[in-house]
Amino acid sequence: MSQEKAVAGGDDIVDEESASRALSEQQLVRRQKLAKLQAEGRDPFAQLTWNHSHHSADIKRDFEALENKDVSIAGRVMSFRDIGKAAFVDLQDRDGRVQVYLNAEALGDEVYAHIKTWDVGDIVGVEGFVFRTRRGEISVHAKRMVLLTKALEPLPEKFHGLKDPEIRYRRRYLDLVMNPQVMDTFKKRTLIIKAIREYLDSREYIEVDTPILSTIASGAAARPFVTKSNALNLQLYLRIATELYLKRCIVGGMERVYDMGKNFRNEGIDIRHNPEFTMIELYQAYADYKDMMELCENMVAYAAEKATGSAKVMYQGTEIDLSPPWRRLTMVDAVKEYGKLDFGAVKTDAEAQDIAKKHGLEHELKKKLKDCTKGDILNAAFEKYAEEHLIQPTFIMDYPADISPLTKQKPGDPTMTERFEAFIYGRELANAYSELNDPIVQLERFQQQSRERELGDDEAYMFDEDFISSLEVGMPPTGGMGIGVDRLIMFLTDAYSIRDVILFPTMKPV
RNA sequence: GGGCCGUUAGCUCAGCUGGUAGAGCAGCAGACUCUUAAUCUGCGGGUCGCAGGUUCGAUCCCUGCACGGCUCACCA
Repeated sequence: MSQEKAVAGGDDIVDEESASRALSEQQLVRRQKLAKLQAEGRDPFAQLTWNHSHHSADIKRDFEALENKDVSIAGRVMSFRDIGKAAFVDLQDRDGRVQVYLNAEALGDEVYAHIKTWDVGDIVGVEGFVFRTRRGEISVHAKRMVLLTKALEPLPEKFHGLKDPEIRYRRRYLDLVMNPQVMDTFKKRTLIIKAIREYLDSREYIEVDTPILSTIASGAAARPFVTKSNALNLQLYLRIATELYLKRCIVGGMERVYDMGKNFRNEGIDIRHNPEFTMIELYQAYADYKDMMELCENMVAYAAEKATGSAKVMYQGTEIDLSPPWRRLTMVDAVKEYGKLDFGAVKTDAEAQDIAKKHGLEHELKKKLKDCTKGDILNAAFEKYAEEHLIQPTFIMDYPADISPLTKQKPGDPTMTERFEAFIYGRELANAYSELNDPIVQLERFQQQSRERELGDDEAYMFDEDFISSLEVGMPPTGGMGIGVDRLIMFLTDAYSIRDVILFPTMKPV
């Protein structure tokens, strides 16, 4: 093989590996180059540190001040233009790219010859002075260049990049290297999460960690993941919500708490659902759902400004204005407006069932029609007629009590609750209540959920006896809210799929 | 779970109702001291996702499977 003649040494190692791993020609060439470097005592994997003084963005931003001054940079070789006794290298670091200029005169012929063992994808350190090329490109003229890590696999194509979604999600490191907008999205993700913490911390919220493992997965309607403790010989669930633990913190007197972290729901996977996802739940004593509405719109607008510089964002070609105040609409009014149905005039479940039949709502309902309450049917009508129209941020207020087992009833109407959901682009973003703190009513609601579980609804809320006990100790009137953090990040980064805002989304093994 | 689509070189993609595959980038050899999708000359690189079937012959047609994408359903 001609490459073996061209690059001496290390053939035994290469042959052994190729037998077990079926290396491509390009992988073999790079291993041979590595073996040569190691044989010469220049093993890139023996490098320990590199002191770098600047990142690529610093050099471009502060060019005036840095011109002709020495800098030390490091990064990945993204392209290599060898023109004989000189070469241009595009070096990529955390912030972007900067060009490096190498020539034999500055480096010496012997050192310059080392570039024969460099490839696109390698990680190098460069020391040199900052200058502008004749074509105007801000560059670093290398006086010293050290191979810090050898890439044994070639990078995807430099012009078209990496497109295959399967490789992008499975091998996110390649996606991050090749697609700058991916790096940008995940930097924004950090800014958004930081902004949320800042916003709450500055309002005297305490951030707490509640259990992920527990014997009861309650606080939401969802199927949990099941696991097992060897030490306790006990079946445990991964949490589906943090609600019941955070309310215990309120009972204990913390007054304002939140938990931002992963929840796990053993359900379908699509562009809006990943089995593990980030959720923030927050609870504020002596507040109600109207206070939560104000908190929601202000906090989201704050996060948007911190991450994107504006409260107006473009999402999939539509401008979304997150500036408060957001539109407020009751569920009954939303169904009246978009579905031309007046549930305010409906008195009985039977009347509602007639409407459901007339409007073909059976498909939207989980239960048999005769078991459906007016509340179930109102919710179905809302989902069918109204939800998709809620493009600009909208609070839908006052949900039926039947579908809100942890929520305080509306004064004067026990069939409805003080609950809202925030919708943007037709999708739910937040869910909030005036929290139910009456232990006797809460017990009845749990008992109702247990009956539904016995009837086969394995998403009905699990009964949590200690939570009832905590309410018996006394929870002050409290407003609480949950926000799907990944979904918020989707809006603020214009991401089509939730997989584009989760670094390592859940995938089947190949 | 249903439907549609995809899987060909390291990457991005071609491949004609069937005759065992091409391009660009990347790689290798050579030339070139201001290039930037560098350029020029030459060369190598394939289990056509996997398993069956039809056929003289399958990347191509059929069946099944795997993985992925979109979508509907389920689901916050």
